[in-house]
Amino acid sequence: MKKLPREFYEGDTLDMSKRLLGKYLVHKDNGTELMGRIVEVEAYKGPQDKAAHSYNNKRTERVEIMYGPPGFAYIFAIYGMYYCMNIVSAETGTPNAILIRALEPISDLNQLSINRYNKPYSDLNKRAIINMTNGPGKLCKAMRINKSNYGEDLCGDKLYLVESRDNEEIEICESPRINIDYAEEAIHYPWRFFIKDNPFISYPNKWKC
DNA sequence: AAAATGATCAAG
DNA sequence: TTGATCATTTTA
Repeated sequence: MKKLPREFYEGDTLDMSKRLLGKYLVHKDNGTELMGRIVEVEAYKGPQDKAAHSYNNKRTERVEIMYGPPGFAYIFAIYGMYYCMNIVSAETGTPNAILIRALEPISDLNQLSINRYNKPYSDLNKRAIINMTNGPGKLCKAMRINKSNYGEDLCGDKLYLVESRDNEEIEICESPRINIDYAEEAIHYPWRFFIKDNPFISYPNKWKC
């Protein structure tokens, strides 16, 4: 499995969002390898995008990493108890990032389950399996991604992406983004992308492809 | 439908 | 310093 190079993260953020689908996110954590397949993302294009934390080139300590080169992790805390993981995109100086909204759990399934629910995978019912990583906060919990991963270089050995399976055909759907009611005209931008019919996306019944 | 929960931000 | 907000999840 080939780790994605820096060039993968460069260029147009919407293009990259679609490129991300089907790739594998890997977290080497405590001697275990945690892995999930990316099935849903959202693009945030700072300067022009009222939904983005970096809208209008807003520059705070939290978003600082978005102003650096692409291919780094932007992690933020939300609602007191959850984390969300984004991948910095575009080029240095352009504060764009892509939120990872859902994963298909791949491995180590038992460790993912323990991280998420504190019980073994074999104890999970069908519903718990579906709910394991089908949201941005859920997947961070299962993958043990938190503030300590802020600013991680995805071209390093700790947190990174690997290539999709060869010859894989996926159909990409798009929709407006989730939970950005404050974003005025940006509410309607179709910048959420997901793999058609994948069972692990969030809100599977809300938008048809 | 609504609570839980605390980091982050902008105002003052 | 403080009060409001929030790219969510859970439970009911």
